Amino acid sequence: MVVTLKEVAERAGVSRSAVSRTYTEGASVSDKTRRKVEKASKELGYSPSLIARSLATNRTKLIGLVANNFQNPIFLEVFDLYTRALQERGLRPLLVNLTNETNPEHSVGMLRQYNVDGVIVATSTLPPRFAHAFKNANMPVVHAFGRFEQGSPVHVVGIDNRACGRMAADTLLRNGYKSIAFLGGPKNATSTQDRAEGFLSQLYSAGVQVKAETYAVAYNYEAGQKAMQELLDGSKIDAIFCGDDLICMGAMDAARRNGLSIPDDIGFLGFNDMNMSAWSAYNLSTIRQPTPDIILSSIELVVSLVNDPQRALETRIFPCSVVERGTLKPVKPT
Amino acid sequence: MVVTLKEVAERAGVSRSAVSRTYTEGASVSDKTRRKVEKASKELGYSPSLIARSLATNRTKLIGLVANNFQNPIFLEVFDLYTRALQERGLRPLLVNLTNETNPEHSVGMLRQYNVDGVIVATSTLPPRFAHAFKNANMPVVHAFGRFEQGSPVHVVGIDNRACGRMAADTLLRNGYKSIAFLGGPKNATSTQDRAEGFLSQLYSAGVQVKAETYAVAYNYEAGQKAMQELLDGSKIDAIFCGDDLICMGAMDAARRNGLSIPDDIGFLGFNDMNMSAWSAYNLSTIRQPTPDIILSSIELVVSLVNDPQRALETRIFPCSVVERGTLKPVKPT
DNA sequence: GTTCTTTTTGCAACCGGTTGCAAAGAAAAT
DNA sequence: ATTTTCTTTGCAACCGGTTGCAAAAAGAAC
Repeated sequence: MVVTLKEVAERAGVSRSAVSRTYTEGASVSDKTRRKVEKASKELGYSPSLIARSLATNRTKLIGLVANNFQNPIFLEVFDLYTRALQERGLRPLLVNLTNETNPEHSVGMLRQYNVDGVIVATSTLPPRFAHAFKNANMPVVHAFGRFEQGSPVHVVGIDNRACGRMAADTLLRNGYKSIAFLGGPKNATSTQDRAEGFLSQLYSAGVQVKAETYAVAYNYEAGQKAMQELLDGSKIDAIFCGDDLICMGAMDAARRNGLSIPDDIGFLGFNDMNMSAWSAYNLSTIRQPTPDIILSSIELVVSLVNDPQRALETRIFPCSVVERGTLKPVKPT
Repeated sequence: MVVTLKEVAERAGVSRSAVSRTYTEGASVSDKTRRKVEKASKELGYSPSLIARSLATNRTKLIGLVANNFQNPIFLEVFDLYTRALQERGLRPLLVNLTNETNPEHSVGMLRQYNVDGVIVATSTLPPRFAHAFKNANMPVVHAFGRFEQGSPVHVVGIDNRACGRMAADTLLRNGYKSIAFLGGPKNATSTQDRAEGFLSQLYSAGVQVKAETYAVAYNYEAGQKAMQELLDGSKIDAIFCGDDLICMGAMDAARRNGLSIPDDIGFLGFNDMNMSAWSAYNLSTIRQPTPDIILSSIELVVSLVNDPQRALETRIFPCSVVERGTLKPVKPT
């Protein structure tokens, strides 16, 4: 049914090695043989089996792409970028959905069976022990959107969430807000923890007491809406920093439902700058995370890791920036 | 480095076949041998290599998941369902992003190299020749969200878009709308064509002349917004059926920007019922497509196709339903 | 035309599993 | 206790490639 190297060899009148070498980068074949092989290949419609090749070379060109949040549209942007960038490099993503998965060993097993060349854990909401588990299984692993910390046991590409939290605080303070609240993502996500820490400590340094501190149970709309409603029931605030745009949208809709007008009655500052944030229904001022940079860099890193597993641990941090749209009152002229 | 079957065999004091059989469904092994093998496996930390296995069995348990719209959040829901459902069956998705890809042969090559067991083309915006190309390459292929038509050359799981178009027309008419417009997705998508045809023909049958018929250039928000703005500049309408919720959201925001209030000045009916459609910022009345049913059924179908490639061509159609929310005026009591 | 280098080629072993077949062993029937 | 039947086991070939090694061929130097 399927054309094999052997048939091509016979047709071309050369050895199997010759055929193999024709399709191996940097192998020694004369132009004459190569032409014979290519002719026979074309006639038979041959294309080498990556499965067989990877059995011999121990390289699959498969990269495990591990995620666990399929509710936040930001991840669609993430998948788009990953799949395309991997494809361009001749690699393929093996998508692993860890929603509701709690056992790291289980996911390691899944990827090891396929002998993936490397793993990219693309989420901040997975406990660090998952990334560790891949590392312990001796797979090159990069934690994209992971935590920035000294002595991280795995390679990390991401942002400095504490610094971003401080940036958020500065932004709200600069715009003259006084009654400020924080609405984070799930409390067990390191990204949430760090954003909260940076934000709250910066407010504190400025002598401003935070009016409310609350956390959504998930990085999604419904959780944001719910948390905001509870917050509004309890306190009077004039601005809020949300740890994620989607949560922020839920929160905005909750505020509007309570008859508040944005940004006159209450200001919102989001996080991520996903495509939807620019929609006119939200027009969200937010802190932009350089997602494409993180993704490309994590791919580049995992690829070099494949070639050099002993490579020194690395943490790559990209800067964030404030995107001003319509959910914060303009800075008062002084 | 990695533990192989041979080492397990030696340690357990049995032949390699015995080990293999222990991990092969339905093979003949005595309890005694099985226990010896399992003990040795555990001690060595063995797990069979799927790569090696698939070389011998010609089954990879890999399913190519082909998509080309990474801008519409509905696809995140689609990926979530696919990845989880495949995982539960011990299969893995190999995600292929065909954004900007125009050459079917190229994508076929990518999947054939990995020897995928089957392919699911999950989009309505890919020209049918892509699905055909997979079929011609002798891969089991199912076109999910594909076109419902007699004599389709590939297996299709989806909805009857014409019937859904008619359903949309009936809904608007029933609610008393008279100046009705249609805003479709990209004109070259079969889903768009069919929804338009059903919708327009049903209006025609009811003696209602459509006020405007226009198409967005893509299944995304910006395209919807732009098309709606142009439409509003040209005609006066009281209701519109959009061929996709995301397009509809763009259209709604365009209408609001023009000072129109929903549903008092203008009614909206969407298509798909994605998660976001329930958000209070939109609260969209829409036609629900039974996405989970389509996904599960397409997986089930591709799996049976793998086991029986000669299986007769099949078209599986699931019914849609109207979801009433807040973007249409309530039916006038008679 | 020899000799020495360098390049190209084929052989054969290997990657880590599966499986048809025949022999060995266990269980059932007589 | 023998024969018959059924189950379990190991051998060896195979899946479709790669690659170290030595021989063959080609090219360079003399």
